[in-house]
Amino acid sequence: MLDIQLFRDEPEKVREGLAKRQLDTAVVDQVIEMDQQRRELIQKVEAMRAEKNTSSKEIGQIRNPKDREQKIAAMRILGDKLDSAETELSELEPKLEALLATLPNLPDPRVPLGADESENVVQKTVGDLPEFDFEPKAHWDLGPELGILDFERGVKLSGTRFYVLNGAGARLQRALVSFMLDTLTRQGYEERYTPFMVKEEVVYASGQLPKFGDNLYHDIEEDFWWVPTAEVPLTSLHKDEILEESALPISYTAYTPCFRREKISAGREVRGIKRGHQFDKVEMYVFCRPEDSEEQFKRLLADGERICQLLELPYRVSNQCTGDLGFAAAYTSDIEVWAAGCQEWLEVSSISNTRDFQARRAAIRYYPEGGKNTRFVNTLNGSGLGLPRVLIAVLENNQREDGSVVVPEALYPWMGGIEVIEP
RNA sequence: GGAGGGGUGCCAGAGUGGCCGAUUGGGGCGGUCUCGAAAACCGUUGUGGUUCUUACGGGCCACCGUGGGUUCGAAUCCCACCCCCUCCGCCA
Repeated sequence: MLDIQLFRDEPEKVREGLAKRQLDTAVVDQVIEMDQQRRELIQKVEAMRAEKNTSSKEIGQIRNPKDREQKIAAMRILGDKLDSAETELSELEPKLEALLATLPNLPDPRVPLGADESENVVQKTVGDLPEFDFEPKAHWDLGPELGILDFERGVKLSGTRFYVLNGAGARLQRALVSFMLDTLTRQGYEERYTPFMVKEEVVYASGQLPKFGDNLYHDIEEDFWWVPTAEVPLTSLHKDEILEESALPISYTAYTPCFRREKISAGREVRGIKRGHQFDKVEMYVFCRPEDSEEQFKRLLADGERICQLLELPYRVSNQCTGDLGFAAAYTSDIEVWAAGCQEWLEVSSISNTRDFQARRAAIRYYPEGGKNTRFVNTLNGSGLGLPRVLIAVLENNQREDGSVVVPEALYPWMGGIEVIEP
């Protein structure tokens, strides 16, 4: 949620930010107009309420029944006026709220301009791309040949874009999750295991609702929403709380499955397990003071990169352009790992600073020490990392000519003695 | 799912129509006392909105689980919902 104060004080800044996201800036005037109306109504309503309060107190004191009746009659008339003004206000406020809720965060000035992800700007590439003296296979061939990836049975159970991992494949995935959680925990992130189904207000708080409901699975009977990312429950962990400044920054890591309808991309990238309706992810999440969020962003990025390094995966970091930038983010960097079989950079992490955008929606504040007013915290999120894609890269990059795959050393503690996956 | 009990400020816990934004106790913070600490004593201690010739300041309004209703007036009465506890049922 954008700060309404920003519309009052610096409407140009808001227009500029929205324009960068290819949005119609007419909403800015609409918001300002509604805000103006709202404040006028509030003044009207509160003046009447003040009068009502004092009169009601007086009525309590009046002994003379005639005077009393007279006063009460007058109050009935005022009450009716108040009612209609209150109704007007109670209709306007949700409208203003709803309008604001549809507006994305303003992009940081440093975010490169661009229409879509093809215009993201690569910052650096780390690690050498693996070379082979044979033709490396893509995971959709490698996996089934190893017997660890079963597309047919996934489809049998749930339809297209679902698969089953077998034996060492399932174990490898589990090892990756454990490895990431343990590595991040050592870096100072506290692990959380959260619900995978949450209330509507929780999905709203992190920004997926109201605009992106069509990418979410929703149980209508119980009004449960299936989490599309751990970012959703982690944001609301401190919803409606006032935190101690001394407790900040608070850093969490969490494993969750993620559920997405992916209707938009229905025809794209169907091959393999790169994109599905269900996938696993380990997430990093930080609540911090506004003045620390820049530094925390760097930390998240470094910790995401570290996972790639430990797994010996070549990766590159790029800055998302305005056209690719997520709804809640002020700026975002992506980490992509190289997958030697499908010959592609796979996005395995998006690290975002949402500043106070989510904190406003979720009402997460803190007391600055010595200060007397609460402030909104800043929140940041990033994958650390997204699962099936890391699995793809590990399999494809570490394959040998005989079709076997060498497990990265970093995963040994969780692989139960499996160092090579063989057909 | 069934029966019963309950949701009040940081915590405990009063309050059954106007004197309640809320008694009291604890905690926190500031102070007195002390070499220092404890004890004792004094003071203070929520959030949000809005407004005022922008103030470490003042006014007004709202908030006693949530949303409606009754009333000149609701923490207090009525309705619906949510959550928690106990017992029964079911289960991992």
